[in-house]
Amino acid sequence: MTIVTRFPPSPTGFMHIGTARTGLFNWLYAKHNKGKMRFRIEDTDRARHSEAAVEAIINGLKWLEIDWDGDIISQYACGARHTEIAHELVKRGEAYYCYCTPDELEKMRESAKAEGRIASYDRRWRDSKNTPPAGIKPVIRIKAPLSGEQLVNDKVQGEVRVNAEQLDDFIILRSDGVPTYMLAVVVDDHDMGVTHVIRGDDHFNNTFRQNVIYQAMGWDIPVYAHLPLILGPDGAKLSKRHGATGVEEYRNLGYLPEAMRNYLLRLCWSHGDDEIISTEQAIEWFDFDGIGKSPARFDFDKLNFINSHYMKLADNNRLVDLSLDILNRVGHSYSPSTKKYLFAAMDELKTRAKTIAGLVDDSRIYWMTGAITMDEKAAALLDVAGIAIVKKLGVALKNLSNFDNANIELACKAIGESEGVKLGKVMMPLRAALTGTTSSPSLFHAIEILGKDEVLRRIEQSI
RNA sequence: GCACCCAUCGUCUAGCCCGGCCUAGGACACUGCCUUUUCACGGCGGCGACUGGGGUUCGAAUCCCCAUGGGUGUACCA
Repeated sequence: MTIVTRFPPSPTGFMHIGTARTGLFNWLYAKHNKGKMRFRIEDTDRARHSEAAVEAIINGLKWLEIDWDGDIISQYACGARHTEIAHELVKRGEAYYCYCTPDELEKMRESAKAEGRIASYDRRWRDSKNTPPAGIKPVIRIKAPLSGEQLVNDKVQGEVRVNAEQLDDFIILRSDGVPTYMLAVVVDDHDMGVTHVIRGDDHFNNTFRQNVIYQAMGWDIPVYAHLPLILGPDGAKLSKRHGATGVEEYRNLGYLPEAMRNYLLRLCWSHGDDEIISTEQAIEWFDFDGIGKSPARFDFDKLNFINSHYMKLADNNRLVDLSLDILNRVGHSYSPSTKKYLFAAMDELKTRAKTIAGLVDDSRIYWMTGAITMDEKAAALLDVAGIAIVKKLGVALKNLSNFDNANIELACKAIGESEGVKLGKVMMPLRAALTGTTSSPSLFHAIEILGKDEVLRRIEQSI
């Protein structure tokens, strides 16, 4: 049997980090089992639906380098089939028309709450022989079992039971004829041949309801795996106030997709003590056994660490391109020399930064033009003595014929010796003069990269 | 409220199912030292947890019960 998983996001305008995680796990499980992952957009809520939102999710998946099998299915487009099933269920005696008004329902909800019952609808139309009231468009409700225990055997959560009293005859077709999510999911999953439903734990309670539909239709119930939720750093539901919740934001911040995948995977899944896990290993190792049961908090520090790891491994050309993307986005019109500097300094830059955005920040010392803005510490280094040293360095560098790393180092050390001071006393003022800061990558190398003209220009500027 | 789920360092987790190998392992963060022209990187150390209480057992992080805490669900949303 071919294993078929599915990725069914609802288009809410962006791709939530939790959605991405679910997608990743479905994808890994499918890949691990040489199965397929289908992609379906849960777009039945027309009020909230927009093409841009669909686009955002597709782009998010593509960025994460997660692919899917077959066409993207629109749940909305399958509406006729859902409706057909709803009527079929009525015909089979598994569902019925209900003519309750919203007011009546509200009253039932209140009394149910007062009595501590979870199922609020009192099933008054379930087997009613009453003549339907005129002028009211009915909904279709499914007949949930009246007694007994419902069991869900979940690959992550184990066997979970619930009493039938907890289930009510929920609506499968609205009064306006539009199918509900509960019906649509089941019909689509069945029609798409989905064998494994891997989704967030927030859907767990729905599983009991969905099983009612499967059973009423006599369809095979899929294998379920409910993943623990991702919470914010404070343990509360991950929301906007925690910072970035959308995949797009991480992309813009300069995280690498492979880092994102690795981080998301390790959140609530483990394989012994392994932390850095390549996609190939992830596919090879991924299994339900490794999934934890408790919710995990999102930790930016760890993400940063993993990202910096993958940045060190990343190809320089790619990193340069990503850097230029960020420069473009912030409206910095880069020159060919910017690109040249990035290339030359990339080996060093990528070992320092945690994100591409951070890398771009660090790279400023190479491509900045015009007046040098000094930070406080840098300015303090350029006192009388500091300026004197920098002047001497300027002369020495000007006279240097082989303007490379090694010779620059020799020249600087020579100045230090002739002045009788440690190298730090020489380099720090120079660093201040050249970069306007007190921390930067290796100056010898930076000087070589900048070239004699630019170095002398900056020295001139600063003193 | 009711239902369901969860519970090991600050965080992610290993160990738990199949009790002894656990004076509880790894990673991030924090921190000390080393390296060093600065900041990073890197290397070597340190700090730091079985939520509480009852059982069961010769023995419990591991099994059972209760409490507490956290999460989710409870729509003609998905």
